[in-house]
Amino acid sequence: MTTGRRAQKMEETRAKLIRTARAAFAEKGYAAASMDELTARAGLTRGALYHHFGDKTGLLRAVIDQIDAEMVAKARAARDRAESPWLGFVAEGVAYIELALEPEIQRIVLLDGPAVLGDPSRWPGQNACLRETTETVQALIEAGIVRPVDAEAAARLINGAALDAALWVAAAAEPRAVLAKAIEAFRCLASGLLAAPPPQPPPGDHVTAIEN
Amino acid sequence: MTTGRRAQKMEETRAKLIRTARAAFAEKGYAAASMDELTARAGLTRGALYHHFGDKTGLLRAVIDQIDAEMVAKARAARDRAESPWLGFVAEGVAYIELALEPEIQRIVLLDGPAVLGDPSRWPGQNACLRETTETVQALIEAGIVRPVDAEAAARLINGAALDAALWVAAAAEPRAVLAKAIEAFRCLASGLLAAPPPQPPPGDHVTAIEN
DNA sequence: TGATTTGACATACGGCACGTATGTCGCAAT
DNA sequence: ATTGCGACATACGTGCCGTATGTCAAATCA
Repeated sequence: MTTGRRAQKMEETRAKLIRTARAAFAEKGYAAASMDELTARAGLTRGALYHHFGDKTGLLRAVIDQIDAEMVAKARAARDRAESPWLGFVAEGVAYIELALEPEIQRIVLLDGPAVLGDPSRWPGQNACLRETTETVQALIEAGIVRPVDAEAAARLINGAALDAALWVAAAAEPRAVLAKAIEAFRCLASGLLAAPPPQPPPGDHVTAIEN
Repeated sequence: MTTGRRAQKMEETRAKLIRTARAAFAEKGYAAASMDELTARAGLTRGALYHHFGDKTGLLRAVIDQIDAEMVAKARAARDRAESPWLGFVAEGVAYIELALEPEIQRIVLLDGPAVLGDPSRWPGQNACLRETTETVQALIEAGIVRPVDAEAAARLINGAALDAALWVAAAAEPRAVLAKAIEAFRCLASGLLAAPPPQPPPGDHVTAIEN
């Protein structure tokens, strides 16, 4: 079963459209991205677009699905590299902050996505990032590491804080320095979820682990 | 100096446009709101609009400024009603969550605003909500109540978490129940900023203070 | 193998909405 | 009283989205 020459070429044009849309949405923004120009740049016409994705929002959905999957993979990798479940959770949050520094993710997933498609937790099939964090939190609660709050609520808050922080960092004049501040503040906030509070470092003892 | 009949009528049309836009943006969304229909509903034409606000985004800016001011006033009132500086800070955050339940604020300030105008911290003259929170955090740090993190970073994270939580609550099937979970999780997170951790309630001891 | 059908994609069309350029009318200052 | 300015209306061009229709190659089948 060789997938058929027909279906293969079709997948190719789908991928080409998504790839082109990803670039166009990222640099122009969703609203300002023209479907005529977008499809022409992909060597196609609007006919192909409406055939495969229904309308403009369908294409945005497809693009976001793809990016979302990539984000989950990277965040999970960061979590699994950590030395304890709790540090893995924190690393996951920090990974989201750093991921959201990419203009592509900022513009498409954080700004235009919610505005066009509505609340991310309602995106059908996806919002994989949120589910990933929710499961992590749930496991930490069951292990007695995190206080018994609602896992989904904690995940939403953590994700919201991380992504909003990234928005702030990216718009800052000195992204590197601001990123360090954001990560430090994020660690503080996250520690509020711990069942047994960590030892408090004395004032002025700044955390300097910025690199991955 | 009686402000002149001229200027008075002009202020009146400005206000009428902003009021109508606020309603239209809230129910249709920014992109789907037609300026023709919007101005007609206000008893005017697009000429008035472009004379006063330059373009469509200018009108959005004016609307957001107005809402932002109202939000700050309410959050500050909630803070000042509290019995201690720390509880005031928490009350401010909870107030943001509850404020963001209004569809008007959701749609205009949280969804369309960032998508059209970019990062809120760059909105000229405003983002009064963020500044308010930043100053509150700074005062708490100087009083030794909050750990010495970057005040602006903490404010961004707290605000992002609160507003994102509200987005989640509003989209939920059971807003009342979900709101309680969100507020409880928010209190946990916020406690991570404390210099001296609060006493940990035993598991199952749920906070029930939902009403203002 | 040749006819037929299916479906991926292109082309053509209508309509809406934004921004600008131009016109008009009333208030205010001299 | 005249003149100038500013608030707002009207008219126009342009771009873009969604749909309806057409076309041609590939898969199916007799």
